[in-house]
Amino acid sequence: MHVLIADDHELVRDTIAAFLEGDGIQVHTADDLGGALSLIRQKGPFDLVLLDFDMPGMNGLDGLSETIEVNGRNPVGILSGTASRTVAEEALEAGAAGFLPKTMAARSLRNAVRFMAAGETFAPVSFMAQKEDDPAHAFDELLTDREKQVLIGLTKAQSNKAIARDLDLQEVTVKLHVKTLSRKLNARNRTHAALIAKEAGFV
Amino acid sequence: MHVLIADDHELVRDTIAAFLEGDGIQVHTADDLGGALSLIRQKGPFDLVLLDFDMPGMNGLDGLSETIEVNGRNPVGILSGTASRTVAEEALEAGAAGFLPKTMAARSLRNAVRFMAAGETFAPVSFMAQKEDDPAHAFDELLTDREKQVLIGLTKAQSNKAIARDLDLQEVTVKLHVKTLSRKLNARNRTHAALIAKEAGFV
DNA sequence: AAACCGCCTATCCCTTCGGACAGGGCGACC
DNA sequence: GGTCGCCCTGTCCGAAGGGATAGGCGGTTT
Repeated sequence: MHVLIADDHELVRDTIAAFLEGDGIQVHTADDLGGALSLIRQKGPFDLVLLDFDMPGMNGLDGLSETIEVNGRNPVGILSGTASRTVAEEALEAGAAGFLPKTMAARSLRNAVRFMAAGETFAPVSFMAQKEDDPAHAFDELLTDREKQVLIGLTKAQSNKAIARDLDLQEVTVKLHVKTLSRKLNARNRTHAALIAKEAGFV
Repeated sequence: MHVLIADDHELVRDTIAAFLEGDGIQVHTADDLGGALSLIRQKGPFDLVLLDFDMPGMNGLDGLSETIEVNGRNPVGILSGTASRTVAEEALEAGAAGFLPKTMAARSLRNAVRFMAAGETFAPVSFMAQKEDDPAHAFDELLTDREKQVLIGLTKAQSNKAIARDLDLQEVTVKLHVKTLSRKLNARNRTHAALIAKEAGFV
């Protein structure tokens, strides 16, 4: 079996390579996307290609799509130490054969590689079960404290009056916040704002 | 490596056993939960136990918990041909080392077994990505066709007027449906109804 | 000091919701 | 034929939502 590992961190690259070689797998390595693509074109399609998500030339998931094409639609997996669950999902949707966080145990990695080479899709259950956190963070920057408090009330389908009571405000003030936060979220009305918040995992 | 497979379908049991034995894995088999537990007590803990979810004696996930105890907390995986994603999630939550649908390719199964024996949790991504269908079905019985159409409008945060236009109804009629469906869903208002629908996977 | 921002309050006005009450049409079932 | 469930429509009214405009207060920035 021939596997190509592309990662700009030499330590990571060589550790993984050593593990797979100990398993009788032939490993080639590259330190950026360009190098990886050259190797694929030169040494023919690999049974599996692993790409670091944060590597030079990747440009998000564009590098993934390109590599899949060049490698003759053989499995291509994504490797990352930082990416979130959301990124992992997008990668899988974009045709990745799997997603490997660098926190993964080495012995698991061996099996994950076999898995992807066999044509299956792989992602660690524990990783994929993570809750969204990025969108909530986006709200943190976009909305003021009060607006977030009011938004929480909206996600509980509370009336302005009820929200005002809970936050010890006047009803008019709540209406103001509802209006401004709705505008910030591009929401048509309070219901839309609540749905957007729910959708984004802001609970 | 010693693996125990417990399944009341002989064909399934023997097929899996044959595959694993061809891989140099020692396999024992049982055809119900009682037989599996006896074997575990007799032949000591196994590196991995696979239990059929629909096997005699299982009683849902109770058999899983019991087996995990008896096998000295070594990994125990669930095997099923019928169970839904929801069941798979519950199994993993209850401590299962993995979930294997019987539709899985045999070569993948080999790797899944290695995975679980190594202490990792395994579940096929494609299977876990399935949408909920049970809750939507609950709505199907609870709400009339019109009410469901109106509810869809609510989940798009549409006004009564907009919904009426889309469905070619009078606004008053939409209000009627909103009222009745809100009562059926125990919703305080339209926003609450929309959130409930969203939560339940009714999209 | 002036400008600015987030926050709170207020008044005015119009739209939308939500609920009550009162009907009619239609198909299924008994 | 009667009854029931579902669907549609109407009127009336109070409650709630949504928008504009204007101002006060306490901060930080410039």
